[in-house]
Amino acid sequence: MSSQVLSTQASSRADQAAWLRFLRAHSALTRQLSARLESRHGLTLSDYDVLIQLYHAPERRMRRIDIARLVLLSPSGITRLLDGLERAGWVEKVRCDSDARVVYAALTAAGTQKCEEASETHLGDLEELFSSRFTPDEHEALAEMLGRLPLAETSEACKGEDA
Amino acid sequence: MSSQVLSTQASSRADQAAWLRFLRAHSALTRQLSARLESRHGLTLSDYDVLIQLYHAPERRMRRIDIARLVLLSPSGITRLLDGLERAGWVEKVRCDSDARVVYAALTAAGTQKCEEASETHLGDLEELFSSRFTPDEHEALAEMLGRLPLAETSEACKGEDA
DNA sequence: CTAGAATGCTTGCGATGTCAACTATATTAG
DNA sequence: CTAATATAGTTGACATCGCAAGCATTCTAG
Repeated sequence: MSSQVLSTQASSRADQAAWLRFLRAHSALTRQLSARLESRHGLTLSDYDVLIQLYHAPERRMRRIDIARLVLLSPSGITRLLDGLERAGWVEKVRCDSDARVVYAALTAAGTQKCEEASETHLGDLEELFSSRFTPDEHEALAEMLGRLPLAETSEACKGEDA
Repeated sequence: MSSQVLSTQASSRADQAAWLRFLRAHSALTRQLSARLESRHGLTLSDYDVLIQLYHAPERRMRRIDIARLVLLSPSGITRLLDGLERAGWVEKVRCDSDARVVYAALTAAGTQKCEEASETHLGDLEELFSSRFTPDEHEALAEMLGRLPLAETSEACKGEDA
């Protein structure tokens, strides 16, 4: 049998190298950023992510489903994450008058403050662990390249097949 | 109170933009790659990652702790992941003669084959979802930049503080 | 108005992964 | 040799998250 599939296929090893670095970098960075956020503010990286999105949203509130899509969590994941933020008093549920199905997640005053506090150290951590490793040009190029990657399901290309 | 912390601090929004794209891209890519790997081969992305590492290791075996460090999983995570691969018959435990503490994880013949099979579709998926979005030069530049990011604990910069 | 489909959200369950604690072996200091 | 420490690995308790299923509400056809 072929025992060389993994290195004879066009560009396979090189492709994997970049991708594997991507995976490693993500794992290492999220672990460290999470640890710091956790110890200093009691926040998960996902918590922070959601708080930031709310912070920048009009009226500092969003439909739960929209948060989910934005931070790429499942609807159930958002429900549970927001449960925690609500218990902590940083976010509250707000009913929607025009559509009884939707429940807004709204940043409270405490949540707004928390978000600003957390940002102060988190942005520094981010700078140290991420941004400072690149020149401004590189940084911009990196952001642009990352922006080309798929964000959601193309969905067609992987369903019906079973080769 | 300051309600502008998040946008007045030097470069904060821009930094976050790149980082947030990184997070989103990771989430979307791993989800799609995992789904395909799962449906076509019954493998997790982590499973595949470990199999590949073993595949390329001398004698196709490694100490469990070394796998853990390589793929950035915790030791317990590796134990559990390898449990699954062992149950599937793709990996087996091999005692180490010179040190009774260590147990090698060794790729079986079935595991080697599985790995090659999975690679064939996975490399295609990777190409489609990742590599094809970049020119070879960009691809190389991306890999190089990702390689600059921290891989493990610097550990000093985040312990003793509590500002 | 009513039936059926679509949408927003939540819940049960399982999978994955971490941390702390523990066992066993190896190494080092006295 | 013995005690103290470090290392490899496993296990139990727990957190996070996705999927499938379910409920309520809204929209769309007839």
